[in-house]
Amino acid sequence: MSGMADARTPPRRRPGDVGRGRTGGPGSRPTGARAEGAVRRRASHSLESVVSEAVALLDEAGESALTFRALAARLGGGVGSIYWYVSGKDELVDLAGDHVIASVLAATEGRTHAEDPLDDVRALAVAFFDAVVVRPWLGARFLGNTEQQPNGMLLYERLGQQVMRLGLPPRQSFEAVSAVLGFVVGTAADLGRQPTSDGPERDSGLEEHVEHWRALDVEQFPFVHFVLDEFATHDDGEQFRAGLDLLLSGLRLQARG
Amino acid sequence: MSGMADARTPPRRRPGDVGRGRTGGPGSRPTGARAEGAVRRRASHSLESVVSEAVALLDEAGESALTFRALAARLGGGVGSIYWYVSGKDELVDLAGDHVIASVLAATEGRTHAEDPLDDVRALAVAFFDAVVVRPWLGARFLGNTEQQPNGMLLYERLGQQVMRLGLPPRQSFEAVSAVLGFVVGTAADLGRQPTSDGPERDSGLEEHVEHWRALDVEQFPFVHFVLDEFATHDDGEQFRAGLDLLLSGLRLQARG
DNA sequence: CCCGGTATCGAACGACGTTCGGTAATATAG
DNA sequence: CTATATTACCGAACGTCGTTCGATACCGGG
Repeated sequence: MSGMADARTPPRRRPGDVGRGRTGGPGSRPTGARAEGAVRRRASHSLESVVSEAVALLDEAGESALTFRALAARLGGGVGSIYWYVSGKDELVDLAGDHVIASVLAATEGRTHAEDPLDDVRALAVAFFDAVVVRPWLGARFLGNTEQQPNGMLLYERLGQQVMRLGLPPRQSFEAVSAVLGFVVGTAADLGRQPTSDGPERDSGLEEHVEHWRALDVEQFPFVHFVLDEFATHDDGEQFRAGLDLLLSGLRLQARG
Repeated sequence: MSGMADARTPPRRRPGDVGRGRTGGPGSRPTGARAEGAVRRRASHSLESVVSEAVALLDEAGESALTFRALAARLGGGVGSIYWYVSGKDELVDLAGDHVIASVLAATEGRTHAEDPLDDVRALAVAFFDAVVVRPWLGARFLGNTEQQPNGMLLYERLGQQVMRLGLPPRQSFEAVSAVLGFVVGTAADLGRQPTSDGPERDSGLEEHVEHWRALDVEQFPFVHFVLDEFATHDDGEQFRAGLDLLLSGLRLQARG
Protein backbone atom coordinates (compact mmCIF):
# COMPACT_ATOMS: atom_id res chain seq x y z
CA MET A 1 0.00 0.00 0.00
CA SER A 2 2.86 2.36 0.49
CA GLY A 3 6.54 2.67 1.15
CA MET A 4 8.45 1.90 -1.98
CA ALA A 5 6.64 2.07 -5.21
CA ASP A 6 7.27 -1.08 -7.10
CA ALA A 7 7.88 -4.77 -7.32
CA ARG A 8 7.85 -7.23 -4.46
CA THR A 9 11.44 -8.06 -3.66
CA PRO A 10 11.68 -11.07 -1.40
CA PRO A 11 13.65 -10.73 1.82
CA ARG A 12 17.16 -11.92 2.17
CA ARG A 13 16.29 -15.47 2.95
CA ARG A 14 14.17 -17.67 5.11
CA PRO A 15 15.58 -19.69 8.05
CA GLY A 16 14.52 -23.20 7.15
CA ASP A 17 11.98 -23.61 4.49
CA VAL A 18 9.00 -24.14 6.65
CA GLY A 19 8.69 -23.78 10.38
CA ARG A 20 10.95 -22.28 12.96
CA GLY A 21 13.76 -19.91 12.19
CA ARG A 22 15.93 -21.10 15.00
CA THR A 23 14.93 -24.67 15.31
CA GLY A 24 16.37 -26.09 18.45
CA GLY A 25 19.76 -24.64 18.72
CA PRO A 26 21.45 -23.93 22.03
CA GLY A 27 19.66 -21.27 24.00
CA SER A 28 16.59 -21.55 21.88
CA ARG A 29 13.84 -19.94 23.90
CA PRO A 30 10.08 -19.71 23.51
CA THR A 31 8.37 -16.75 21.92
CA GLY A 32 10.74 -13.85 22.19
CA ALA A 33 10.98 -13.84 25.97
CA ARG A 34 13.11 -11.20 27.63
CA ALA A 35 16.57 -11.75 29.07
CA GLU A 36 16.73 -14.75 31.31
CA GLY A 37 19.36 -13.48 33.67
CA ALA A 38 21.63 -10.69 32.76
CA VAL A 39 22.89 -12.14 29.53
CA ARG A 40 21.39 -12.05 26.10
CA ARG A 41 20.17 -8.61 25.18
CA ARG A 42 18.63 -9.43 21.82
CA ALA A 43 15.32 -11.10 21.33
CA SER A 44 14.89 -14.35 19.52
CA HIS A 45 11.92 -15.16 17.35
CA SER A 46 10.55 -17.93 15.21
CA LEU A 47 8.15 -18.11 12.30
CA GLU A 48 5.67 -19.83 14.56
CA SER A 49 5.76 -17.20 17.25
CA VAL A 50 5.53 -14.41 14.70
CA VAL A 51 2.48 -15.91 13.05
CA SER A 52 0.68 -16.92 16.20
CA GLU A 53 1.22 -13.53 17.81
CA ALA A 54 -0.10 -11.96 14.64
CA VAL A 55 -3.22 -14.10 14.90
CA ALA A 56 -3.60 -13.13 18.54
CA LEU A 57 -3.32 -9.47 17.67
CA LEU A 58 -5.90 -9.81 14.92
CA ASP A 59 -8.29 -11.76 17.10
CA GLU A 60 -7.98 -9.40 20.03
CA ALA A 61 -8.36 -6.09 18.32
CA GLY A 62 -9.16 -6.53 14.68
CA GLU A 63 -7.37 -5.98 11.43
CA SER A 64 -6.20 -2.46 12.17
CA ALA A 65 -4.37 -3.65 15.27
CA LEU A 66 -1.92 -5.74 13.31
CA THR A 67 0.99 -3.42 12.73
CA PHE A 68 4.62 -4.30 12.48
CA ARG A 69 5.38 -2.01 15.36
CA ALA A 70 2.74 -3.55 17.62
CA LEU A 71 3.79 -7.03 16.63
CA ALA A 72 7.44 -6.28 17.26
CA ALA A 73 6.64 -4.87 20.69
CA ARG A 74 4.64 -7.98 21.49
CA LEU A 75 7.51 -10.17 20.46
CA GLY A 76 9.92 -8.06 22.48
CA GLY A 77 12.02 -7.24 19.46
CA GLY A 78 12.51 -4.73 16.72
CA VAL A 79 10.41 -4.00 13.66
CA GLY A 80 12.97 -5.07 11.13
CA SER A 81 13.34 -8.55 12.56
CA ILE A 82 9.92 -9.59 11.37
CA TYR A 83 11.09 -9.23 7.80
CA TRP A 84 13.47 -12.06 8.38
CA TYR A 85 10.51 -14.40 8.57
CA VAL A 86 7.96 -12.86 6.24
CA SER A 87 8.37 -10.83 3.09
CA GLY A 88 5.77 -8.25 4.03
CA LYS A 89 2.35 -7.70 5.46
CA ASP A 90 0.51 -9.59 2.75
CA GLU A 91 2.43 -12.73 3.45
CA LEU A 92 2.02 -12.24 7.17
CA VAL A 93 -1.75 -12.06 6.92
CA ASP A 94 -1.80 -14.99 4.52
CA LEU A 95 0.17 -17.06 6.99
CA ALA A 96 -2.12 -15.98 9.81
CA GLY A 97 -5.13 -17.09 7.80
CA ASP A 98 -3.54 -20.37 6.93
CA HIS A 99 -2.72 -20.87 10.58
CA VAL A 100 -6.40 -20.57 11.50
CA ILE A 101 -7.49 -22.91 8.73
CA ALA A 102 -4.97 -25.41 9.95
CA SER A 103 -6.68 -25.41 13.33
CA VAL A 104 -10.02 -25.98 11.67
CA LEU A 105 -8.62 -28.92 9.77
CA ALA A 106 -7.05 -30.33 12.90
CA ALA A 107 -10.32 -30.02 14.80
CA THR A 108 -12.29 -31.87 12.15
CA GLU A 109 -9.71 -34.46 11.35
CA GLY A 110 -10.37 -38.08 12.04
CA ARG A 111 -14.10 -37.68 12.26
CA THR A 112 -15.39 -40.95 10.93
CA HIS A 113 -17.23 -40.45 7.71
CA ALA A 114 -20.96 -40.36 8.11
CA GLU A 115 -23.12 -42.55 5.96
CA ASP A 116 -24.42 -39.52 4.14
CA PRO A 117 -21.62 -37.62 2.39
CA LEU A 118 -23.57 -34.41 2.76
CA ASP A 119 -23.47 -34.75 6.53
CA ASP A 120 -19.71 -34.64 6.28
CA VAL A 121 -19.85 -31.67 3.98
CA ARG A 122 -22.12 -29.91 6.43
CA ALA A 123 -19.90 -30.63 9.40
CA LEU A 124 -16.85 -29.31 7.59
CA ALA A 125 -18.71 -26.24 6.40
CA VAL A 126 -20.05 -25.46 9.85
CA ALA A 127 -16.63 -25.81 11.44
CA PHE A 128 -15.13 -23.49 8.88
CA PHE A 129 -17.97 -21.04 9.29
CA ASP A 130 -17.52 -20.93 13.05
CA ALA A 131 -13.87 -20.10 12.61
CA VAL A 132 -14.48 -17.32 10.14
CA VAL A 133 -17.51 -15.72 11.71
CA VAL A 134 -15.51 -14.60 14.72
CA ARG A 135 -12.68 -13.37 12.52
CA PRO A 136 -13.79 -10.67 10.10
CA TRP A 137 -10.21 -10.23 9.02
CA LEU A 138 -10.10 -13.80 7.78
CA GLY A 139 -13.20 -13.52 5.67
CA ALA A 140 -12.23 -10.26 4.11
CA ARG A 141 -8.75 -11.43 3.26
CA PHE A 142 -9.45 -14.99 2.30
CA LEU A 143 -12.04 -14.34 -0.30
CA GLY A 144 -10.23 -15.23 -3.46
CA ASN A 145 -7.24 -16.70 -1.69
CA THR A 146 -8.84 -19.73 -0.17
CA GLU A 147 -7.56 -22.14 -2.72
CA GLN A 148 -4.08 -20.74 -2.81
CA GLN A 149 -2.78 -21.37 0.67
CA PRO A 150 -1.62 -24.87 1.55
CA ASN A 151 -4.22 -25.45 4.23
CA GLY A 152 -6.91 -23.75 2.21
CA MET A 153 -6.06 -26.26 -0.46
CA LEU A 154 -6.40 -29.08 2.01
CA LEU A 155 -9.78 -27.83 3.12
CA TYR A 156 -10.86 -27.65 -0.49
CA GLU A 157 -9.73 -31.19 -1.05
CA ARG A 158 -11.43 -32.53 2.07
CA LEU A 159 -14.69 -30.94 1.05
CA GLY A 160 -14.26 -32.25 -2.46
CA GLN A 161 -13.66 -35.80 -1.38
CA GLN A 162 -17.04 -35.86 0.31
CA VAL A 163 -18.75 -34.37 -2.71
CA MET A 164 -17.09 -37.00 -4.90
CA ARG A 165 -19.03 -39.64 -3.02
CA LEU A 166 -22.18 -38.26 -4.55
CA GLY A 167 -21.06 -39.60 -7.90
CA LEU A 168 -21.58 -36.41 -9.83
CA PRO A 169 -19.53 -35.64 -12.95
CA PRO A 170 -16.43 -33.47 -12.52
CA ARG A 171 -18.02 -30.25 -13.65
CA GLN A 172 -20.87 -30.45 -11.20
CA SER A 173 -18.59 -31.59 -8.42
CA PHE A 174 -16.34 -28.64 -9.02
CA GLU A 175 -19.24 -26.24 -9.05
CA ALA A 176 -20.70 -27.74 -5.90
CA VAL A 177 -17.55 -27.39 -3.84
CA SER A 178 -16.95 -23.86 -5.06
CA ALA A 179 -20.53 -22.96 -4.23
CA VAL A 180 -20.30 -24.32 -0.71
CA LEU A 181 -17.01 -22.58 -0.02
CA GLY A 182 -18.23 -19.32 -1.47
CA PHE A 183 -21.38 -19.50 0.58
CA VAL A 184 -19.55 -20.27 3.79
CA VAL A 185 -16.98 -17.54 3.49
CA GLY A 186 -19.44 -15.01 2.13
CA THR A 187 -22.04 -15.60 4.78
CA ALA A 188 -19.51 -15.75 7.58
CA ALA A 189 -17.96 -12.47 6.55
CA ASP A 190 -21.41 -11.01 6.13
CA LEU A 191 -22.55 -11.96 9.60
CA GLY A 192 -19.36 -11.58 11.58
CA ARG A 193 -19.82 -8.08 12.83
CA GLN A 194 -20.71 -8.31 16.49
CA PRO A 195 -18.53 -5.96 18.53
CA THR A 196 -18.39 -8.78 21.06
CA SER A 197 -19.38 -6.38 23.78
CA ASP A 198 -20.32 -8.76 26.55
CA GLY A 199 -20.94 -6.22 29.24
CA PRO A 200 -24.34 -5.39 30.64
CA GLU A 201 -25.36 -4.02 27.27
CA ARG A 202 -24.76 -6.72 24.75
CA ASP A 203 -27.16 -5.50 22.12
CA SER A 204 -24.07 -5.13 19.95
CA GLY A 205 -25.99 -2.49 18.07
CA LEU A 206 -28.60 -4.94 16.92
CA GLU A 207 -31.52 -3.20 18.56
CA GLU A 208 -30.37 0.02 17.05
CA HIS A 209 -30.42 -1.76 13.73
CA VAL A 210 -33.89 -3.11 14.32
CA GLU A 211 -35.14 0.35 15.18
CA HIS A 212 -33.74 1.66 11.95
CA TRP A 213 -35.57 -1.03 10.04
CA ARG A 214 -38.80 -0.46 11.89
CA ALA A 215 -38.70 3.21 11.03
CA LEU A 216 -38.84 2.44 7.33
CA ASP A 217 -42.07 3.03 5.47
CA VAL A 218 -44.24 -0.08 5.59
CA GLU A 219 -45.63 0.36 2.11
CA GLN A 220 -42.26 0.87 0.54
CA PHE A 221 -40.61 -1.92 2.50
CA PRO A 222 -43.19 -4.63 2.99
CA PHE A 223 -40.64 -7.42 3.10
CA VAL A 224 -38.49 -5.74 5.70
CA HIS A 225 -41.47 -5.49 7.99
CA PHE A 226 -42.52 -9.02 7.15
CA VAL A 227 -39.25 -10.39 8.50
CA LEU A 228 -38.52 -7.76 11.13
CA ASP A 229 -39.21 -10.01 14.10
CA GLU A 230 -37.08 -12.74 12.63
CA PHE A 231 -34.25 -10.33 12.15
CA ALA A 232 -34.56 -9.11 15.70
CA THR A 233 -34.40 -12.58 17.18
CA HIS A 234 -32.20 -14.40 14.72
CA ASP A 235 -29.09 -16.34 15.58
CA ASP A 236 -26.21 -16.11 13.14
CA GLY A 237 -25.29 -19.76 13.34
CA GLU A 238 -28.86 -20.90 12.78
CA GLN A 239 -29.27 -18.54 9.90
CA PHE A 240 -26.13 -19.87 8.29
CA ARG A 241 -27.10 -23.49 8.73
CA ALA A 242 -30.54 -22.82 7.27
CA GLY A 243 -28.97 -21.34 4.15
CA LEU A 244 -26.44 -24.13 3.95
CA ASP A 245 -29.22 -26.69 4.11
CA LEU A 246 -30.96 -25.01 1.20
CA LEU A 247 -27.78 -25.31 -0.80
CA LEU A 248 -27.18 -28.92 0.21
CA SER A 249 -30.74 -30.01 -0.49
CA GLY A 250 -30.37 -28.50 -3.94
CA LEU A 251 -27.18 -30.47 -4.32
CA ARG A 252 -28.86 -33.68 -3.21
CA LEU A 253 -31.60 -33.11 -5.71
CA GLN A 254 -28.99 -32.80 -8.43
CA ALA A 255 -27.22 -35.94 -7.28
CA ARG A 256 -30.41 -37.91 -7.63
CA GLY A 257 -31.53 -36.36 -10.88
CA MET B 1 -6.68 3.42 9.53
CA SER B 2 -4.37 6.06 10.93
CA GLY B 3 -3.98 9.72 11.64
CA MET B 4 -5.74 10.67 14.80
CA ALA B 5 -6.40 7.94 17.25
CA ASP B 6 -9.95 8.18 18.38
CA ALA B 7 -13.61 8.84 17.78
CA ARG B 8 -15.14 9.74 14.47
CA THR B 9 -15.87 13.43 14.56
CA PRO B 10 -18.11 14.41 11.71
CA PRO B 11 -16.94 17.19 9.43
CA ARG B 12 -18.16 20.71 9.75
CA ARG B 13 -21.30 20.21 7.77
CA ARG B 14 -22.74 18.93 4.55
CA PRO B 15 -23.90 21.23 1.76
CA GLY B 16 -27.43 20.08 1.22
CA ASP B 17 -28.49 16.89 2.78
CA VAL B 18 -28.14 14.72 -0.20
CA GLY B 19 -26.66 15.55 -3.57
CA ARG B 20 -24.62 18.45 -4.81
CA GLY B 21 -22.79 20.85 -2.57
CA ARG B 22 -23.14 23.76 -4.90
CA THR B 23 -26.38 22.97 -6.55
CA GLY B 24 -26.87 25.22 -9.49
CA GLY B 25 -25.48 28.55 -8.51
CA PRO B 26 -24.04 30.93 -11.02
CA GLY B 27 -20.84 29.68 -12.44
CA SER B 28 -21.59 26.16 -11.36
CA ARG B 29 -19.37 23.97 -13.45
CA PRO B 30 -19.13 20.26 -14.08
CA THR B 31 -16.75 18.09 -12.16
CA GLY B 32 -13.95 20.34 -11.04
CA ALA B 33 -12.80 21.48 -14.47
CA ARG B 34 -9.88 23.86 -14.60
CA ALA B 35 -10.22 27.61 -15.15
CA GLU B 36 -12.49 28.49 -18.00
CA GLY B 37 -10.82 31.68 -19.02
CA ALA B 38 -8.59 33.51 -16.68
CA VAL B 39 -10.99 33.86 -13.83
CA ARG B 40 -11.74 31.52 -10.96
CA ARG B 41 -8.69 29.96 -9.53
CA ARG B 42 -10.37 27.67 -7.05
CA ALA B 43 -11.98 24.40 -7.98
CA SER B 44 -15.59 23.62 -7.31
CA HIS B 45 -16.84 20.20 -6.40
CA SER B 46 -20.02 18.36 -5.59
CA LEU B 47 -20.85 15.24 -3.65
CA GLU B 48 -21.79 13.56 -6.89
CA SER B 49 -18.54 14.32 -8.63
CA VAL B 50 -16.53 13.30 -5.58
CA VAL B 51 -18.28 9.95 -5.34
CA SER B 52 -18.30 9.14 -9.02
CA GLU B 53 -14.64 10.02 -9.42
CA ALA B 54 -13.91 7.82 -6.44
CA VAL B 55 -15.74 4.97 -8.13
CA ALA B 56 -13.81 5.60 -11.33
CA LEU B 57 -10.54 5.53 -9.45
CA LEU B 58 -11.47 2.29 -7.73
CA ASP B 59 -12.62 0.66 -10.94
CA GLU B 60 -9.58 1.72 -12.90
CA ALA B 61 -6.85 0.77 -10.53
CA GLY B 62 -8.24 -1.02 -7.52
CA GLU B 63 -8.66 -0.26 -3.87
CA SER B 64 -5.14 0.97 -3.28
CA ALA B 65 -5.56 3.64 -5.95
CA LEU B 66 -8.25 5.47 -4.04
CA THR B 67 -6.22 8.09 -2.24
CA PHE B 68 -7.37 11.47 -1.07
CA ARG B 69 -4.44 12.99 -2.87
CA ALA B 70 -5.16 11.15 -6.11
CA LEU B 71 -8.84 11.95 -5.85
CA ALA B 72 -8.13 15.61 -5.20
CA ALA B 73 -5.81 15.76 -8.19
CA ARG B 74 -8.48 14.17 -10.34
CA LEU B 75 -11.00 16.71 -9.17
CA GLY B 76 -8.54 19.49 -9.78
CA GLY B 77 -8.67 20.64 -6.20
CA GLY B 78 -7.00 20.28 -2.85
CA VAL B 79 -7.03 17.38 -0.44
CA GLY B 80 -8.87 19.16 2.30
CA SER B 81 -11.84 20.01 0.14
CA ILE B 82 -13.02 16.42 0.00
CA TYR B 83 -13.69 16.51 3.71
CA TRP B 84 -16.39 19.07 3.09
CA TYR B 85 -18.45 16.34 1.45
CA VAL B 86 -17.47 13.19 3.30
CA SER B 87 -16.40 12.62 6.86
CA GLY B 88 -13.54 10.32 5.97
CA LYS B 89 -12.45 7.42 3.84
CA ASP B 90 -14.90 4.95 5.30
CA GLU B 91 -17.84 7.09 4.35
CA LEU B 92 -16.33 7.72 0.93
CA VAL B 93 -16.04 4.03 0.16
CA ASP B 94 -19.50 3.40 1.55
CA LEU B 95 -20.92 6.05 -0.73
CA ALA B 96 -18.99 4.62 -3.66
CA GLY B 97 -20.46 1.20 -2.98
CA ASP B 98 -23.93 2.55 -2.63
CA HIS B 99 -23.43 4.40 -5.89
CA VAL B 100 -22.70 1.13 -7.70
CA ILE B 101 -25.64 -0.65 -6.12
CA ALA B 102 -27.86 2.19 -7.21
CA SER B 103 -26.82 1.54 -10.79
CA VAL B 104 -27.61 -2.14 -10.39
CA LEU B 105 -31.04 -1.27 -9.09
CA ALA B 106 -31.63 1.17 -11.91
CA ALA B 107 -30.60 -1.39 -14.49
CA THR B 108 -32.98 -4.02 -13.16
CA GLU B 109 -35.85 -1.70 -12.41
CA GLY B 110 -39.07 -2.00 -14.28
CA ARG B 111 -38.42 -5.55 -15.39
CA THR B 112 -41.88 -7.05 -15.49
CA HIS B 113 -42.21 -9.76 -12.92
CA ALA B 114 -41.79 -13.19 -14.34
CA GLU B 115 -44.35 -15.85 -13.61
CA ASP B 116 -41.88 -17.68 -11.47
CA PRO B 117 -40.68 -15.58 -8.52
CA LEU B 118 -37.40 -17.44 -8.51
CA ASP B 119 -36.68 -16.23 -12.01
CA ASP B 120 -36.86 -12.71 -10.69
CA VAL B 121 -34.64 -13.60 -7.78
CA ARG B 122 -32.15 -15.13 -10.16
CA ALA B 123 -32.14 -12.11 -12.46
CA LEU B 124 -31.54 -9.76 -9.56
CA ALA B 125 -28.85 -11.97 -8.11
CA VAL B 126 -27.04 -12.27 -11.43
CA ALA B 127 -27.13 -8.54 -12.01
CA PHE B 128 -25.71 -7.91 -8.58
CA PHE B 129 -23.08 -10.58 -9.06
CA ASP B 130 -21.96 -9.07 -12.35
CA ALA B 131 -21.51 -5.72 -10.68
CA VAL B 132 -19.50 -7.10 -7.78
CA VAL B 133 -17.33 -9.59 -9.63
CA VAL B 134 -15.55 -6.85 -11.52
CA ARG B 135 -15.15 -4.80 -8.36
CA PRO B 136 -13.18 -6.62 -5.68
CA TRP B 137 -13.26 -3.50 -3.57
CA LEU B 138 -17.04 -3.66 -3.42
CA GLY B 139 -17.17 -7.24 -2.28
CA ALA B 140 -14.56 -6.87 0.38
CA ARG B 141 -16.09 -3.73 1.78
CA PHE B 142 -19.73 -4.58 1.45
CA LEU B 143 -19.67 -7.82 3.31
CA GLY B 144 -21.53 -6.96 6.44
CA ASN B 145 -22.61 -3.55 5.27
CA THR B 146 -24.99 -4.57 2.56
CA GLU B 147 -28.10 -4.03 4.58
CA GLN B 148 -26.95 -0.77 6.05
CA GLN B 149 -26.66 1.49 3.06
CA PRO B 150 -29.82 2.95 1.58
CA ASN B 151 -29.50 1.25 -1.77
CA GLY B 152 -28.29 -1.96 -0.20
CA MET B 153 -31.51 -1.85 1.77
CA LEU B 154 -33.49 -1.39 -1.40
CA LEU B 155 -31.78 -4.33 -3.02
CA TYR B 156 -32.56 -6.43 0.02
CA GLU B 157 -36.18 -5.39 -0.16
CA ARG B 158 -36.48 -6.07 -3.87
CA LEU B 159 -35.07 -9.54 -3.41
CA GLY B 160 -37.34 -10.10 -0.45
CA GLN B 161 -40.47 -9.12 -2.29
CA GLN B 162 -39.87 -11.86 -4.81
CA VAL B 163 -39.20 -14.41 -2.12
CA MET B 164 -42.42 -13.38 -0.39
CA ARG B 165 -44.32 -14.60 -3.41
CA LEU B 166 -43.25 -18.12 -2.52
CA GLY B 167 -45.56 -17.96 0.47
CA LEU B 168 -43.01 -19.10 3.02
CA PRO B 169 -43.27 -18.06 6.67
CA PRO B 170 -41.24 -15.03 7.78
CA ARG B 171 -38.37 -16.99 9.28
CA GLN B 172 -37.71 -19.00 6.17
CA SER B 173 -38.16 -15.98 3.94
CA PHE B 174 -35.62 -14.09 6.00
CA GLU B 175 -33.18 -16.94 5.87
CA ALA B 176 -33.63 -17.38 2.14
CA VAL B 177 -32.89 -13.77 1.27
CA SER B 178 -29.89 -13.66 3.56
CA ALA B 179 -28.59 -16.86 2.04
CA VAL B 180 -28.92 -15.59 -1.50
CA LEU B 181 -27.24 -12.30 -0.70
CA GLY B 182 -24.45 -13.97 1.22
CA PHE B 183 -23.87 -16.39 -1.60
CA VAL B 184 -23.82 -13.68 -4.24
CA VAL B 185 -21.44 -11.38 -2.46
CA GLY B 186 -19.26 -14.19 -1.19
CA THR B 187 -18.90 -15.91 -4.51
CA ALA B 188 -18.42 -12.67 -6.40
CA ALA B 189 -15.67 -11.56 -4.08
CA ASP B 190 -14.18 -15.03 -4.27
CA LEU B 191 -14.04 -15.09 -8.04
CA GLY B 192 -13.31 -11.49 -8.82
CA ARG B 193 -9.58 -11.69 -9.03
CA GLN B 194 -8.72 -11.48 -12.69
CA PRO B 195 -5.93 -8.93 -13.14
CA THR B 196 -7.84 -7.82 -16.25
CA SER B 197 -4.68 -8.11 -18.27
CA ASP B 198 -6.05 -8.05 -21.79
CA GLY B 199 -2.77 -8.02 -23.59
CA PRO B 200 -1.41 -10.89 -25.66
CA GLU B 201 -1.11 -12.94 -22.49
CA ARG B 202 -4.48 -13.00 -20.89
CA ASP B 203 -4.00 -16.11 -18.84
CA SER B 204 -4.43 -13.84 -15.86
CA GLY B 205 -2.30 -16.28 -13.98
CA LEU B 206 -4.83 -19.04 -14.37
CA GLU B 207 -2.56 -21.42 -16.19
CA GLU B 208 0.04 -20.84 -13.55
CA HIS B 209 -2.60 -21.80 -11.05
CA VAL B 210 -3.52 -24.90 -12.98
CA GLU B 211 0.10 -25.96 -13.10
CA HIS B 212 0.35 -25.59 -9.38
CA TRP B 213 -2.68 -27.81 -8.94
CA ARG B 214 -1.42 -30.37 -11.38
CA ALA B 215 1.83 -30.62 -9.50
CA LEU B 216 0.06 -31.82 -6.37
CA ASP B 217 0.27 -35.45 -5.40
CA VAL B 218 -2.54 -37.41 -7.03
CA GLU B 219 -3.06 -39.75 -4.11
CA GLN B 220 -3.20 -37.00 -1.59
CA PHE B 221 -5.40 -34.76 -3.72
CA PRO B 222 -7.71 -37.01 -5.69
CA PHE B 223 -10.49 -34.46 -5.86
CA VAL B 224 -8.26 -31.71 -7.15
CA HIS B 225 -7.18 -33.92 -10.00
CA PHE B 226 -10.74 -35.05 -10.57
CA VAL B 227 -11.87 -31.48 -11.27
CA LEU B 228 -8.64 -30.11 -12.70
CA ASP B 229 -9.90 -29.84 -16.26
CA GLU B 230 -13.07 -28.15 -15.11
CA PHE B 231 -11.05 -25.66 -13.16
CA ALA B 232 -8.85 -24.95 -16.14
CA THR B 233 -11.76 -24.26 -18.47
CA HIS B 234 -14.34 -22.81 -16.13
CA ASP B 235 -16.15 -19.53 -16.59
CA ASP B 236 -16.76 -17.49 -13.48
CA GLY B 237 -20.26 -16.45 -14.45
CA GLU B 238 -21.30 -19.99 -15.27
CA GLN B 239 -19.84 -21.29 -12.07
CA PHE B 240 -21.76 -18.71 -10.10
CA ARG B 241 -25.06 -19.41 -11.82
CA ALA B 242 -24.63 -23.14 -11.28
CA GLY B 243 -24.20 -22.59 -7.55
CA LEU B 244 -27.07 -20.14 -7.46
CA ASP B 245 -29.32 -22.68 -9.13
CA LEU B 246 -28.43 -25.22 -6.47
CA LEU B 247 -29.47 -22.75 -3.82
CA LEU B 248 -32.66 -21.79 -5.62
CA SER B 249 -33.70 -25.35 -6.30
CA GLY B 250 -33.27 -26.03 -2.61
CA LEU B 251 -35.45 -23.04 -1.93
CA ARG B 252 -38.10 -24.24 -4.35
CA LEU B 253 -38.12 -27.59 -2.66
CA GLN B 254 -38.73 -25.89 0.64
CA ALA B 255 -41.53 -23.76 -0.80
CA ARG B 256 -43.36 -26.88 -1.93
CA GLY B 257 -42.63 -28.58 1.35
C1' DC C 1 -19.01 48.73 0.22
C1' DC C 2 -18.43 45.47 3.64
C1' DC C 3 -19.63 41.27 6.02
C1' DG C 4 -20.70 36.59 7.31
C1' DG C 5 -21.64 32.14 5.79
C1' DT C 6 -19.95 28.77 2.41
C1' DA C 7 -16.47 26.31 0.20
C1' DT C 8 -11.60 25.48 -0.95
C1' DC C 9 -6.85 25.06 -0.12
C1' DG C 10 -2.36 22.90 1.23
C1' DA C 11 1.18 22.67 4.87
C1' DA C 12 1.78 19.91 8.72
C1' DC C 13 1.11 15.80 11.88
C1' DG C 14 1.31 11.16 13.35
C1' DA C 15 1.01 6.32 12.04
C1' DC C 16 1.92 3.13 8.82
C1' DG C 17 4.85 -0.46 5.71
C1' DT C 18 9.24 -1.02 4.24
C1' DT C 19 14.43 -0.46 3.65
C1' DC C 20 19.10 -0.64 5.00
C1' DG C 21 23.51 -0.26 7.16
C1' DG C 22 25.11 -1.91 11.23
C1' DT C 23 25.81 -5.28 14.97
C1' DA C 24 25.29 -9.06 18.25
C1' DA C 25 25.15 -14.03 18.60
C1' DT C 26 26.49 -18.23 16.96
C1' DA C 27 28.77 -21.74 13.97
C1' DT C 28 32.79 -23.14 11.69
C1' DA C 29 37.66 -23.20 10.46
C1' DG C 30 42.35 -22.96 11.36
C1' DC D 1 41.73 -20.37 21.63
C1' DT D 2 41.38 -17.04 17.97
C1' DA D 3 39.71 -15.65 13.46
C1' DT D 4 36.21 -15.55 10.23
C1' DA D 5 31.63 -16.37 8.11
C1' DT D 6 26.91 -16.90 8.70
C1' DT D 7 22.71 -16.11 10.83
C1' DA D 8 19.49 -13.34 13.12
C1' DC D 9 18.25 -9.11 14.96
C1' DC D 10 17.89 -4.05 15.49
C1' DG D 11 15.92 0.66 14.89
C1' DA D 12 16.57 5.16 12.54
C1' DA D 13 15.00 6.90 8.38
C1' DC D 14 12.11 7.29 4.10
C1' DG D 15 7.97 7.98 1.53
C1' DT D 16 2.94 7.58 1.56
C1' DC D 17 -1.17 7.57 3.72
C1' DG D 18 -5.62 9.65 6.24
C1' DT D 19 -6.71 13.52 8.66
C1' DT D 20 -6.60 18.32 10.83
C1' DC D 21 -6.64 23.18 10.83
C1' DG D 22 -5.90 27.99 10.11
C1' DA D 23 -5.95 30.79 6.20
C1' DT D 24 -8.32 32.46 2.32
C1' DA D 25 -11.20 32.91 -1.64
C1' DC D 26 -15.95 33.26 -3.26
C1' DC D 27 -20.64 35.04 -2.99
C1' DG D 28 -25.15 36.97 -1.90
C1' DG D 29 -27.54 40.30 1.01
C1' DG D 30 -27.24 44.37 3.85
